Amino acid sequence: MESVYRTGQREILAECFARNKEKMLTAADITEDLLKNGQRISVATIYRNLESLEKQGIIHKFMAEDGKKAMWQYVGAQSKCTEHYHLKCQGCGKVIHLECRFADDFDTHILKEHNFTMNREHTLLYGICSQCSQGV
Amino acid sequence: MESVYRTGQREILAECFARNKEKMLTAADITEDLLKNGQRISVATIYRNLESLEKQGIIHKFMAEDGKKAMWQYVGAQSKCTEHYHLKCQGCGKVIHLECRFADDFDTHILKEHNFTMNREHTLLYGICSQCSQGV
DNA sequence: TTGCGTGCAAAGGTTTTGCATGGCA
DNA sequence: TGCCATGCAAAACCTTTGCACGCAA
Repeated sequence: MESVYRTGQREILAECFARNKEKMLTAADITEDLLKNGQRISVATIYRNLESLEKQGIIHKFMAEDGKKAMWQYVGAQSKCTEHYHLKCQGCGKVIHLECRFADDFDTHILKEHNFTMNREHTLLYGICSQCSQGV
Repeated sequence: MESVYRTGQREILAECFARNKEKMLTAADITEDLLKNGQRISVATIYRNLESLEKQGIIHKFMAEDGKKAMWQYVGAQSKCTEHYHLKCQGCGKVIHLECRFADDFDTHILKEHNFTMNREHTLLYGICSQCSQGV
């Protein structure tokens, strides 16, 4: 028919995350970002490739609140994303990969004193980054 | 018609949370729990009352992963639920209201050293409780 | 009668899936 | 030719909304 079939959509997606290194992106964010770059990938392909990129450790996935909604959100992975905590700014959406000794101590304390083994991979810490708190 | 109209569904809902003090409940969980008790509330009413109960501080709401899905989940509130962290066991769904000095120190550290102001109200810490980790 | 909580059903929004097709090897 | 990624469209799923009705005051 009239469909324009293209390969390499996965690479286009990876480039999108490279452009938005620090941000958490929803599927809608990605669509929008691609449009700005004159690119278009069908929603189905976006979700399928997100899953694939996640399995390869290229991106990291969270269920995240975004205003009053909640959606899957994705962020370009750094090394050891399954091992450190992530902070998400509720103001600008920026993600901080938290490399922090204090977090280790915190987890240890929670384990010893509260009998709970933390799972950093799935945990997303919400708050406000310095830029956004100054902006107010 | 044949519809059986009942008032006080909000109280039935509150009782449901009282029965499941420690657990995070999805709308589906609530429906199921009510059925076990021979009660039935329409989905619309459940959601509307959940919103109302949340505004009154009777329950506390999180967007939470549940297996591969992500859904709004609710837990009976304790005092100061907006002020402490919550731990959710990924094994049994139990929620721990974390009253912990170490958490205060952690937040302080994150603020001073990483310029990030934590938001405990929206943050949900995932992990495994002691019972579930022994069970494995 | 009035106001409000409720049920039903439809709508909304996000994510997933089925299917046919295009591109690449 | 054969395999796999992709687009389209429909389905699936959770949540919200519109509307009419029943109950209480």
